[in-house]
Amino acid sequence: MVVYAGQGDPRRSIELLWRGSVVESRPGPKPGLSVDAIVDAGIAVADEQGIAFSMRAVGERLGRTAMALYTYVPGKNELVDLMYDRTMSELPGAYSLDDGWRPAVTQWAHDMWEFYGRHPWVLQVSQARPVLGPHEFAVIEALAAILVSTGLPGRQLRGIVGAINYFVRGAAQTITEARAAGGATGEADEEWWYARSAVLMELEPELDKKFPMLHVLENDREPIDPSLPYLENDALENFRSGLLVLLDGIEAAVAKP
Amino acid sequence: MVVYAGQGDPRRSIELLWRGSVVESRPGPKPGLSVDAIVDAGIAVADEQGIAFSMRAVGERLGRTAMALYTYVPGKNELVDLMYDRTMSELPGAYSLDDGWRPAVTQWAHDMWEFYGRHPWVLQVSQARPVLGPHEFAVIEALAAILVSTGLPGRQLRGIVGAINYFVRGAAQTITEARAAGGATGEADEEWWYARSAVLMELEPELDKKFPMLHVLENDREPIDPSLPYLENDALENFRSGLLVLLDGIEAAVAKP
DNA sequence: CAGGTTACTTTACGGCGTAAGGAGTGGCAA
DNA sequence: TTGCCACTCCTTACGCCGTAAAGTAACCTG
Repeated sequence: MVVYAGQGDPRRSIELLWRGSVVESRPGPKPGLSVDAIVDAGIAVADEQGIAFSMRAVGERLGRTAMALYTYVPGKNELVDLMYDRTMSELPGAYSLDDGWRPAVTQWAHDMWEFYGRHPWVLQVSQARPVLGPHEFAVIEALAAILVSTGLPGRQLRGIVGAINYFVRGAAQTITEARAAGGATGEADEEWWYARSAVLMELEPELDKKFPMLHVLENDREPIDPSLPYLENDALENFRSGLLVLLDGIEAAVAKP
Repeated sequence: MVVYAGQGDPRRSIELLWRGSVVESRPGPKPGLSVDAIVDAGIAVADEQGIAFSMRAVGERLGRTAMALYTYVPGKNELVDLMYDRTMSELPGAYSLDDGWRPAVTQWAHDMWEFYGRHPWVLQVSQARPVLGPHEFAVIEALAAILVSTGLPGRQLRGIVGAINYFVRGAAQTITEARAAGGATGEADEEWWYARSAVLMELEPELDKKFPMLHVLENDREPIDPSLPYLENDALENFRSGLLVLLDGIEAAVAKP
């Protein structure tokens, strides 16, 4: 299932995202934790365990119980919001337009691709949630800044920003899943994939005849980087060639009246 | 969190997906349920509650306990696999190429768009899982059949199929979320959205200055269909204009040497 | 008609997010 | 200096979840 980020109290979430924690002198024991520390711990845990991490696990990493976190953060949904935005701060806020928009968009897309590879759990946060945090804004702003330089109108740019964003996310998700597949069971992704397709071939030997066009799609394969596992090569190739098509589409839109 | 479909025993999953239930005369009480009935009930429950439906809810809809389902289906993951593939049977298996590939791809994309609107939970099943079931194959086969007619090589087609698929999924997810946003609390999506952006404007009044390019992106808006809610109009417009860019990109690839 | 297989139930376990209440800390007003 | 009380953090507990285990009753086959 999906964690819907942005489901908590909007005011509280947005305050946490934009204000940071305001430190005053206050009665009571000195806080041993902080929102920042909790968000960092959450990211570390999620990098290892995925979005299905538990509040207990985050607390444990900080030497506290799960309930201690609730002093700083309203709940798991809000924590995910904060983690989501925090990780995005790893990404550049602007790209050079010296060589035009095309290399800049390409760089943006590759940066996102690698980012998702570092933090696969980000892809498991609902991708349709509204943009909320400052770093998230900055990432989209960076892409928008590149594309505005094409001179296309807002109406078209919105579609293009969406298309690029969805495409990179989707492509990254295939490679993420390829890596994670064996994760739980410890199988390498190759083995896991072959186990499934072997069973499929056994049960449905005429598969190629039933879906001839899919068979055609399988032609013309050669690894980009032979040191990478098969599925990763595949995902990388699809990412690159799909991105080229998208960029050509933008170029066509720019060239038109 | 994400339900990873295809995490169960591969043989059992694939047998259920491709073989259907084999009926023999057997000792013991007559089965009151069937895999089909369970899958249908699961789809109905998921249409209402999303992917976070419970086995208890599915059982209840059939007048049984949750545990009764385990006689027919190995677990929730496998049930989701079956539900996923079953819903895909709603989609056409082939498209007319009389007017060329472009209208056919457009129709495919719109059919998918509406399909996701009917079954939003499908978008919450990990999008990167390997294709497993016959109807899922058929849907991709239909798209592949259209695109093979362009004469492009497999290498490029794989990227294109991926790009279209990711784009449609992503675009559909935004509208799905727009609809679901108020769902839990009963707010209309408009109100929910405005509540959030109002708080954001209050806390960060200089937002437009901080992210000027995003502000540019907001220009040039007019509703496609004024009877639709604001956010749905937005999503629909982005879907259509993004798709045009993608199609232009394919056209450019076809025109090239 | 017995035996064994099957459908389905009840009960239970270990996980989850988090509500409620209690213990101890330490700044500040009296 | 004292005592209040806001504060952090803990323990306990509740109601969910998926599903393992074991029991009950139905039915086909010998």
